[in-house]
Amino acid sequence: MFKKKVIIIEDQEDLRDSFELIINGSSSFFVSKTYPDGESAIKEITKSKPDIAMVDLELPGINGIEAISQIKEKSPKTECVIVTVYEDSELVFKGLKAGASGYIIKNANYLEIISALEEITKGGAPMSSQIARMVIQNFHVNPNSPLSSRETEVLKLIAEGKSYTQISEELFISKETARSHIKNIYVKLNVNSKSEAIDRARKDHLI
Amino acid sequence: MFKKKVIIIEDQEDLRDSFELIINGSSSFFVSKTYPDGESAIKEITKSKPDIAMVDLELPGINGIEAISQIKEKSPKTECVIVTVYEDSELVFKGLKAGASGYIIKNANYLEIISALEEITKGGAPMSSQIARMVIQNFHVNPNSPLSSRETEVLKLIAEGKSYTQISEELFISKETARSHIKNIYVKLNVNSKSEAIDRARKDHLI
DNA sequence: TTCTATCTCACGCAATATGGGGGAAAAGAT
DNA sequence: ATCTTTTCCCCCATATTGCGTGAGATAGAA
Repeated sequence: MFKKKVIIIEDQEDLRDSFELIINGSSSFFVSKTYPDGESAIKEITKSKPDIAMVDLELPGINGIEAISQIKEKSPKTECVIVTVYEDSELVFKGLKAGASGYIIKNANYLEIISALEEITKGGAPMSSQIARMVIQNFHVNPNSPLSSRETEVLKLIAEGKSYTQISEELFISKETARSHIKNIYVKLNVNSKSEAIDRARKDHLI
Repeated sequence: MFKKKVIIIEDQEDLRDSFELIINGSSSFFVSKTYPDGESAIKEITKSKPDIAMVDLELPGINGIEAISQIKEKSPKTECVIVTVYEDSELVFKGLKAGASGYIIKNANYLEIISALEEITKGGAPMSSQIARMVIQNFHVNPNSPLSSRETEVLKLIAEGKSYTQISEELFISKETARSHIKNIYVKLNVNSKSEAIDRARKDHLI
């Protein structure tokens, strides 16, 4: 069984070295090369084609998100793991959208790092507890929604870009009823257009 | 330190019993009661207020998704874990939306079950490898999008319910240019309205 | 170099959608 | 008995939409 090829993109030399030591000490992975920035890694990515790239988010030059986008574009089979201290949800989601398959925090210990890499090769998605919870919560619908269930249904259709007429057809109600619901939604959410309503719905997880 | 109160909702008697044994054998959790269906559990939920509910998806009467919705409504602090054989993404996402905080598969072993419960109490979100990967992939943007980057920007704004005018203002282009982009998007996606474009965008993960 | 894709902008047109205002009736919950 | 929810109706002025057609500039690919 072959060892999986790993690259590390990390600007802090000490971290780069310790990750390298840890990974090279494992029986399933080896570090083929480390890079202090995204540009130098991307330049070689089509030739190196690593199985896994561990990417820091705070990088000189292009940031980690952008680096992952380019890695996935040039070498789609390379699985990217974000390694960072940041745990704010915006950054997490941007990273995942860019194509990251996992997300571990920098102070992870030896075992956590190796098991994350193993998780990746098994087709999993390693995430720290907080990250996993963040991702899950992103799915949860706000239980304190001010909207009635019918209004929520209507709001969902608004978020799908449906017109008054389309909404009324899908819910088997008259166009005027759809309009009524929408008016009430606007009042409750304190907005006065579809796009504002969608904004609120997304931000407050109303749908 | 108090043991956390767990309830089990599972129609198969053997599984119910073996989960109960496993959990009662742990030092941090105890099973206060088990239920063969959702209705009987929900009837008592406001009084029992368990810390954790393990819920099967295939239940006689109301299904697990609906059961979770009602549990979270009546006892929001109860953390729900879905326990099932199903692993199709639609069901996973419905469960998460309904308020589940974790998702484990039925053939999980002793350790996996206990560590899932511990993960939950730590504020994490236990998921099997496949589930985690599924959730992560849900974030990934299709790299084979037929749209140009500008068109993708426009499509995002369409999905936010923005009008031609609003889009042109946000992108600092003329209204006519926005219209041009939208026309091209429609041709490429083979649709002819905003709502259809949003449908495609969501289904094909174009945004 | 030629061709293609992309991004930008323009005008006209008919049909539809939108947001605001008003009102009302029935069912159910609290 | 009041409030909420759900259903439905009218009027109105303005904005939006989708379609057709056309075109200039730039940049990259064949």
